[in-house]
Amino acid sequence: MQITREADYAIRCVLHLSRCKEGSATVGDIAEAQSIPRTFAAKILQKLSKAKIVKSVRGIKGGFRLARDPARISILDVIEAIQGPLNVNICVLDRQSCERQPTCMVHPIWVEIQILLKERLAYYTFDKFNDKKGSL
Amino acid sequence: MQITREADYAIRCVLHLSRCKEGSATVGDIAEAQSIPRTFAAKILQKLSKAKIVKSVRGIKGGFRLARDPARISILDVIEAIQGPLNVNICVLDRQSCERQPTCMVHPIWVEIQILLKERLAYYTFDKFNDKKGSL
DNA sequence: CCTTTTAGGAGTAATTTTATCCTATTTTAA
DNA sequence: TTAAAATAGGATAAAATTACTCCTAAAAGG
Ligand code: SF4
Ligand code: SF4
Repeated sequence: MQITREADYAIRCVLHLSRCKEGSATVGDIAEAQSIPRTFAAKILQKLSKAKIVKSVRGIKGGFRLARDPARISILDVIEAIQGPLNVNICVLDRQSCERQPTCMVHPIWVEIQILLKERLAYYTFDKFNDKKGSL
Repeated sequence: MQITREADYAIRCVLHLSRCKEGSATVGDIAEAQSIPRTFAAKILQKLSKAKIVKSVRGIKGGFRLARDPARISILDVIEAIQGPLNVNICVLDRQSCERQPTCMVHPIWVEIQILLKERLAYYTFDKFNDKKGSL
C-alpha cells in the first residue's frame, strides 16, 4: 500500500521539468537537483519517454523535456507509467486472479477505493505546482 | 500500492469469524473455508490476536473468536494489524525519512490521500457484511 | 572524428512477500 | 493420567519485487 521510490523519483523528474526555466534538462541535471541516483534517473526517464510523458533529445545539447502541457500530466499518469496500472488488490483489475471474486463481499470495496484513489491522483496535474513559492 | 495476500487473508479470517454461527472456529476450519494455506492462516490469526481483534482459546474445543463486536472492527484495523500503520509514501508517517520533505510540494498530496484512504477503510466495519446474502 | 548525451539490455544486492516446519504449551475428554 | 486436539512462537526458506549499477550502442553537434 505504498508508492515505490521509483515512482516518487519519477514524480520529482516531471516536477523538475515542469518548473525548469529552459524547459529541458539533462539526466545529470535532474538527478543532481532532485537527489536521484544518476543511472536510476536515466532508467526512469526512459520509462517516462516510452509513456510519452517526456521527450528525449540525443547528442550534445540534448536532454529531456515534457511531451505535453503540465496541465495534461497528472500524478496518476506518472505513477502508472512507472508501476503499471494502479491496482489496490489483485482482484480489481483481474477478476480471474481470485477464485472467490464472484461471491466475495469485500471485492466491491476495493473497486470503490481504487476509483476514489485514481480520481484523486488524476486531479493533481503538474500545472498545480507552478504558482507556489516552494523550491524544486 | 497494493494490499498484500496476508492482509487479504486476514480480512477473510475476520469475515469468517464474524459470520460463523458458533461464533468461533479453529484454524483448520477457517483455512479450509477461506482458501488460505493452513500454517499461514495460523500465523495471521496470531497477529490478529496480538492486535486484540480476535481472541484465542487453547486446547481441544479451542479456536478463535472475535475479540469485540464486528461493528467495532474495520477493514483498516485488520490491515494495520497485519501490515503495520498505513503509509502511502515514506514521508507521510516519518517526515525525516526524506530530506526534501520541508520544501516538497508533493508531500501534502500524500498526506491528503492517506487521510482519504484511511477514512474510507475505517468506514467499512464487519457488521456491514452480515445482512447480505453472499457466501462466506 | 570526437565529445556529449540518450537507448537499451543485462545483471545484482537488498528487502519484502509468502509461506513452511518444528517444538512448546494449554486444555479437555476418555 | 494420559493421549489427542488445539494454539504459541521461533527459525527457516523460496520466490518475487525493489532499487539500483554496468556496459555497449547509437545519435547529434562542432
Ligand atoms: S477474497 Fe475478495 S477481496 Fe480478496 S482477492 Fe479475492 S475477490 Fe478480492
Ligand atoms: S520527495 Fe516529497 S513526496 Fe517524495 S518522499 Fe520526499 S517529501 Fe515525500
